[in-house]
Amino acid sequence: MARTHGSKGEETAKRIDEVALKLFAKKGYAAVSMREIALEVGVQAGALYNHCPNKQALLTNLLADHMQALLDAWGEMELPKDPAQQLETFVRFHIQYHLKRPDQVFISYMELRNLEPDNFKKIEALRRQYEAIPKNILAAGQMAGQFNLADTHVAAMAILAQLTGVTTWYREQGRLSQQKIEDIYVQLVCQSVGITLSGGH
Amino acid sequence: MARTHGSKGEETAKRIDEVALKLFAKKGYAAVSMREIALEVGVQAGALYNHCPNKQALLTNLLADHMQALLDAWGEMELPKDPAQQLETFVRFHIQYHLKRPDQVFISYMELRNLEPDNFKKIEALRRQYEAIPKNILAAGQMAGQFNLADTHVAAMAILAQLTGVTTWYREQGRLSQQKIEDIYVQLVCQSVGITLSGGH
DNA sequence: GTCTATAGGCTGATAGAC
DNA sequence: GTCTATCAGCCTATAGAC
Repeated sequence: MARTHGSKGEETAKRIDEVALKLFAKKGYAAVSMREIALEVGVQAGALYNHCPNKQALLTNLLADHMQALLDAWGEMELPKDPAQQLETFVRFHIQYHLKRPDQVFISYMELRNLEPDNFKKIEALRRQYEAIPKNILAAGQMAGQFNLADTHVAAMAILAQLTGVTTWYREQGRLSQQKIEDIYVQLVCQSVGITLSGGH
Repeated sequence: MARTHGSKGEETAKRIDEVALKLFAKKGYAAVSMREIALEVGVQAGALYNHCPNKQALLTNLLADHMQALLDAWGEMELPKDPAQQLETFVRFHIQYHLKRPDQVFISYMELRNLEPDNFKKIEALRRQYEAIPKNILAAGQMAGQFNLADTHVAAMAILAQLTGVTTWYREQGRLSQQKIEDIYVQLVCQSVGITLSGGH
C-alpha cells in the first residue's frame, strides 16, 4: 500500500501555505482575503477550510514553522570554541538564512501584531530563544575579555537589527554579491564589539 | 476678525490625524476601518470625508508629514566639523527623535507597502534623503582616513537599522535610561566604523 | 461640518450535494 | 476533498437633510 505520491489533499495543503506566505508577505495579513488565497491556489474558498481551521491558524503556523526551522538550522551548525569566531559564524548564518527566505522573515517581523494573544506568546517565545544565541556569544566574549561592550544585551539587539535589515535592501542583481555583503557585515560587527579581524595572514 | 480659537473643523481634522496615527500603529492600516477612526474621534464615519478625501490620503499625509518633520529637525541641528563627532550627533539625534515618536516611526516602516505607487514614490524619496545623512557622514570620515569601512553605503544602512531597532525593545520603565542607551549606541557605532571614543580627556 | 441613510461590494466561515 | 450557495456582517465612500 505504499503511496508513491502525496494525495491531492496533501498537495493542496502545501500550496495553501506557499500561497498564503507569498500573499501575506506582499500585501500584509489583514489585506489578504481567504478568497484571494483560494483563487491563487486554484480552489474555491470553502475548500481552504478542509486544510486549516481559519485564517489566523494559517498565519500562526507559517510563523511558528519559520522560527522553529531557523532554530533547528542553527542547531545543526558546528560551532567554533572562540567567541569571536562564533560571532562570525552567527553573522554569516543569519544573513544566509534570512536572504534565502525573505518572505518568512518579512512576515515574522511585520505580522506579529496580527496574532491573537496566545499565538503571539508562542511565537514570541521562539523569537526570544533565537535572540539568546547572539546574546550568549557576546556574553562569552565579554567574559573572556575579548570583546569591549558596554552592554551585551543592547549589543545583541543592535546586531540582530543590523543583520536582519539586510533583507530590506538586498537585491540579487545588486552591486554586491551575498558573499561580499557577509564579509562587510563581519567586519562591521567584529569592529562594533571591539575586536578586529584576526590579522597576520 | 481675529480667530482666537481654531474652528470646530480644524479641531476635528487634527484629532482625525492623531487617532488614525494611533490606530494604524496599533493595528495596521488594513486592519483599521474608517468607522473605527470615526468612533474614536467622536463623529460619524461620513464626517471624516469633510477632512480627507479617503483613507489612503490619511496614511500618505501621516507618513509625509513625519518624514518631512524628521528632515527639518535634522536641518536645525548644529553640526560639528569632525566626521566622528558628526556621527555621534547623528546617533543621538536619531535615537532621541525616534523614541519620542514611536507611532510615526512604526508606521513609516510598516505601512509603506500599503501606499499606492505614486504615494510610495513620494515617501520613498523623503526616506532616501534621510538615509543620505549618515551616508555622507561616513563617506566624509572614510575620505579623511578616520574611519575603517569596507563599504560606506552598507555601513550606513546597517547603522540606521541598528538605531531604528531601538524602538522595538525600548521601554520607558526599562533597565536603561534613554541617555544610557544613547551612550551604548554611540560606543557601538563608533567602534563599528573603526574609531574609538576620543580618549585623552 | 455633521448627521442619517444607503449603495455596492467584500469579508470569514459554514452547510450540504457530490 | 471540492464544489456551489449562502449567512450575517463588515467595508469605503457618497447623497442629501439640517
